[in-house]
Amino acid sequence: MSFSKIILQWYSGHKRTLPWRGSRDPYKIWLSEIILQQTRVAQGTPYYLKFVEHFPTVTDLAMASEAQVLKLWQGLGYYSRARNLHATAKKVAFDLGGKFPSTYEELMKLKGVGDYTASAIASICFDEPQPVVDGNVYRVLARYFGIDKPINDSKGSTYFKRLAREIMDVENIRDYNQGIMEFGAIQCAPQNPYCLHCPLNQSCVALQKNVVKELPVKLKKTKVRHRYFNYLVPITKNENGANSTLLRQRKSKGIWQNLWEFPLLESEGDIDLSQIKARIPEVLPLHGNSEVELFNESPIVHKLSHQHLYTKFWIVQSNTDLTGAIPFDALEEYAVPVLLADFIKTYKI
DNA sequence: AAGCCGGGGAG
DNA sequence: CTCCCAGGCTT
Repeated sequence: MSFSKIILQWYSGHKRTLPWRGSRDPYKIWLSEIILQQTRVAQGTPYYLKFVEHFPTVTDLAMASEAQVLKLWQGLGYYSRARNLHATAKKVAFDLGGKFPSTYEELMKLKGVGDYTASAIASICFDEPQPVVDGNVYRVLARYFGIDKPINDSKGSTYFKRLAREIMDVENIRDYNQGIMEFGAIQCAPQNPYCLHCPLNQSCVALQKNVVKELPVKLKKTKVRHRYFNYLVPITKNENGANSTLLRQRKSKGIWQNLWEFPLLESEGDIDLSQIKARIPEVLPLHGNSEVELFNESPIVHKLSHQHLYTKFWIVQSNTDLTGAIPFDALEEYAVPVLLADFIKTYKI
């Protein structure tokens, strides 16, 4: 039996039931694919369910504010996905009459939709024979065909895309694409694949050469940048006597764009109370009496894929009337990074 | 072509 | 700890 037929047969017996699986609604498939970019199914599924509940159609999503979308996206990471999701929803709802493009070529023009996602939507919703090549497919192809080309340079990705196109099942592209991804996720797993019990083990080149563990080949790892964040957490009473604080929206490029955070002092290294006091005026217009206290003695290390954030939270009690102060209870309305959400949860206890 | 962009789970 | 996840965008 051919490679694709084995994949199809395996898929028919092993596919998981997932909330979006079975649907041909391009809105739901698009939504699930954006959520699942670089994200495990287990992590993304609750977000998919939330989004579908809040926004049953692309027009519902388009009519929401970006703030609402980011808030629902909070904790999932790669926040440009949420911004692009909202921009594309508006385009589809308001410029394209609520109707998604139905071809790979047109889908590729949407923000946040690249080769993989366009192929997935085109094949799953419209039966267009476009092969998907995601992390799972790279792994399955690299092992089965014994290819040691790096998967993450331009030549490698072109090579694998061409190979994927040659072996795809054009007549069953919808199930085949989902099948090879599912096969990679469950059977041909990154670590400790159970090759003894694999339906492809008679013809898998990597297994025959005993190099399953070495494939796929991936170039270099990202260098980690170390940063020192000092969040100033203003505490003041507002006119109603409620404890209030201050948030700023990150507008610059870089991490967490358009999310909210406390006034931030970034430093070259770990700094102490006197250095903090000297720099407070850079971000907080305090007058009158104030008192600064360190919340966490040792920095909280928040790890992103390529940045380690050594973070201290400084509580700044003040009788200054801060313009734009937010009642502490209203913090939950704002989309904040997990680093801040964890602090807020701890501090409120 | 290389760098940037999150957070979490598995081993 | 390391690896990597239904990738895409920017420079």
